[in-house]
This record gives sequence, C-alpha cells and structure tokens, in this order.
Amino acid sequence: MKIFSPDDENNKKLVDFLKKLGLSASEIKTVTNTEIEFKKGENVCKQGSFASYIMILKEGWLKSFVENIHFKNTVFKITKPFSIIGLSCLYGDNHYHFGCQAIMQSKVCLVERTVFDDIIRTNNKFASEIIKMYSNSLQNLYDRLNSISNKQSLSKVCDSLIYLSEKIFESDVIPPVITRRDIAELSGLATENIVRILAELKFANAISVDRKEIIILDMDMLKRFSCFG
Amino acid sequence: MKIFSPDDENNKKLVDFLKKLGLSASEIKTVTNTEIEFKKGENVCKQGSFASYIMILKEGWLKSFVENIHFKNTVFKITKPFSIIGLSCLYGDNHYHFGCQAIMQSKVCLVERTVFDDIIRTNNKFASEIIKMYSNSLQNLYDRLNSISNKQSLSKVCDSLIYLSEKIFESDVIPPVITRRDIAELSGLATENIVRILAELKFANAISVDRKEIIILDMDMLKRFSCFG
DNA sequence: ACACAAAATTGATAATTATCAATAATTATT
DNA sequence: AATAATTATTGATAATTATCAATTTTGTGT
Repeated sequence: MKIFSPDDENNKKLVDFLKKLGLSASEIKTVTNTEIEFKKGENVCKQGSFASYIMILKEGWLKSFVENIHFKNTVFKITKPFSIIGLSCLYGDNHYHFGCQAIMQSKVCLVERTVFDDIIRTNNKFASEIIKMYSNSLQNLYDRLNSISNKQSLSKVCDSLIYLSEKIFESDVIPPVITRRDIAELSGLATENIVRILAELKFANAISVDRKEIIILDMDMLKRFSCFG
Repeated sequence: MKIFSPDDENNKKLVDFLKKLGLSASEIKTVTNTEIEFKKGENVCKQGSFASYIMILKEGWLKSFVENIHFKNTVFKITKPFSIIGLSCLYGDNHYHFGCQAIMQSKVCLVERTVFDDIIRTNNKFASEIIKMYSNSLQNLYDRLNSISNKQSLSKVCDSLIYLSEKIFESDVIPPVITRRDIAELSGLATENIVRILAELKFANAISVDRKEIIILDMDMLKRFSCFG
C-alpha cells in the first residue's frame, strides 16, 4: 500500500474528498487555505489546550490519544488521509479532550472552528456528512472502550490488529509506521506485553512478523481470540 | 433533587426541551408519538442488535454500556431526562455498539431512525443542536476512556463520583438509584473494590455514606485523587 | 411485620499485567 | 560506513486488581 503520494496527486485527492462532502469550490479553498507540516513525533494538538482549529489530514499519519499526568497514553484512533480531526471540539468546553501526534511526516490543513461552524450551518449536505463522521467516531470509541476495558491482553492485541488491518490500512499488512509502542497504546497495555503476544500469535501462525511489518495470515483466528475476551 | 415528576409536568418539560432543540409543534408530536415504559433492569437496547430507533428519555434513569461475551459491562454514561440515546446509530453499520438498561422505571420515546434523519436534514437548528450533543458525547467518552484506561482504582472511583455529581445529578448527593455495581461498571472495576475504596474515601472524610446514598464532602480532595492517576 | 431476594461487605487468595533491568536489533545521523 | 539513538526483545519480579466464599445488610412483596 502506498503511504506517501506526490503533492499534486495528493492535492487532487483532498479536493475530491472535500467535494464528496458537499463543499463548494470556494469553501474548499477556505478550508485548505492554511497548511501546516508536522515532523514525526510532533504534537498536532495537545490535550487540555484551547481548541482553535478543526484539522484535515492531507498527508501522513497521526495517532489520537488520551493521556494522564504520568504521560501514559491510550490511543483510540489512527488517522489516515483524508480525515477530519477535532470534531469533538466544535462545541462544548472549547478544549481538546485528547492529544494528537504525527507518527510520520504529515501535512494538516487548519480550519478555524468558527469558519467550520459557519459552513456546517449553511451547507446541509456537509452537515449531514459531518454527522456521519460523528456517528462513526462514537461507534469506534465504543468498540475501543469495550476492548480496552472488558478484555484480556491477547484479545486486546487482536482487536488492535483487526482495527489496523480492516479500518485503517485496509490490507493484511500493517506497515512499519506502526510501532510496538503504538500497538501497546492502542491496546492499553505495556510495550513488553505486545512483544510477547505478537510472538504467541506468530507461533500460532495467525500473523507473520518481518522486522516491524506485521502480516495477518489468519484473520478468523484473530477474531476468535478477540471474541473470547 | 427530584428524580420523579408527575406525568403532566413531565410532558411539559419534554416539550420545552424539544422546543429548545428547534423542533416545531408537529415535529414534537412526531417524535413523542411512541412511548414505551421500561421496568428497572430491563434492556432499552441490546448491543449488537439492529438499530431501528433513536430514543428520547422522558422519565427515569438509564445506563449505557459496552459488554463483552462474558457479560462484563463497562458503563460510559448515565442518562437522565431529557436526553437522546442512540445518536451513534444514526448512520454507520446500523447496529447498536452499546447496550442500554433502565436503572429505575423509565419512559422512553422511540423515534424511527429515518424519521429522525429526515428532521435533521430539513431542520438546520435541530441539526446544529444534535451536533452539539455529538461533541459532548465524544468529549465524555474521551474522559471516560482516559479514566478507565490510564488510571488506578482510587482515581477511577473518584472520576466516577465526580462525573455523577457534576454531570449527572448536579448535586453533592449521589442518590441510591446508583448502586455499588453501577459505580463499579462506571469505573471499570469489580464491585468489591468499590466497597473498599468508598470506605477509604469515607475514612478520609472525602465522602459520607448512608446506606446507598453517597454525599460528597470534599470535592477538591476527589479531584486531587483523580489527577494523581 | 415477615420472608425472600438482592445488594453490600469483608477477608483470603489467585490471576493478570506492569515494571525493571539488561541486551539485541533497527533506524537515524554525521 | 561508523556512531548514536531509538525501538524491540527477554527474563525476573512486583504491584494491582479480580475472584471466590461467607456473612451481613438492605430492599421488596405479600
């Protein structure tokens, strides 16, 4: 799978994405006006800080997480192009309730919250598409919460692998951009446990591992482990 | 605080609530048309089942949770009148990703998903209010996830008490309708732990306990414990 | 008020997962 | 290509929380 596309091709894809959401040419211009680049590891937004922007990921990969004061993170979403980040801040208490970090070099369009809000209020089709995203975000969060809160470590890791494969990369291959630590944070476990459980899954022929790349060989097995709890 | 109101007063409050969301008189009639009563402990919706309805809680109290196959539940929300349940099912895969149960006798208005969707598409003010609810739901879920995934038991219980006091009952008093088990499910812990931790908090004079009623005496202390992780 | 059922409580123990420490492998930098 | 820095891996141990069993308290229905 291609993780990186040249800029012009990427621009076109972004515009296509926004068109499908029902934005007009001028609205597209507005929301793609400000583009910021983030290096791997940089914070895209910081939990607790004032939420000025809604963001659109144009290029690269991000992870979104909740963090406690001891900097233990739980990742609830891996974000691929083209996705909108920060919808939960559109209304409410105006602060980010999560943090977001680039897991590789990424480009993000910043849209002022008020601008985004104006478009929603005047563009019905767009509002409707945004509501779909909210629905999906909630469903994803329920699934993550269920995995992290109600299951044991093997099932949690299987859930993370299924999530990455089916929802994010849409491939049997989970590329090296995802580290053991990312999987740990996604599963709510310590990194050392991930290593051990991946070794078990490899031994059971459910996955193969080549350096940091993970290939899912037996999705049914992962799903059985996931269900077992 | 009053948990139960006579029917006529309640009808008026429900209509007021819906008016504030921007619904017209005829729309209000549509969404309050079908009213169902649930006994304490009854399922209002079942995780995994087909999502036909969006629901409006008219009277009583509900808890929403994610459940695994061994019936271990994690509660992520206590619902009071007047709240909308099931917005996450408005689009997406058409199944409930959570379960919902009455924790006391409750009355719920059922609104067909398609009907709800139609109103959103035609009523801008309502759509905007619904988006606010989505934002709040996401923010609440991030907070719950952070508590359940990143903290230790004392902090988790404090978070649950703070949530119940500030967001749900808007009072220092957490009434007996909330059981030890509810707090356990809300905190992602076993009931026995809740008993022990409540005893600790009582000993520290952070709360007082009279049978099932919990009174918060020192909210600052709870918040310090919550932050500590 | 009585009997039954449900919920809360307490103590003891087991299971699970995190942490720590040390090393190996991989990736990034000069 | 060499070196530094990060990430992955392994084993041993500690900490946390769940589970189990027994008892008490509280709530419900007749």
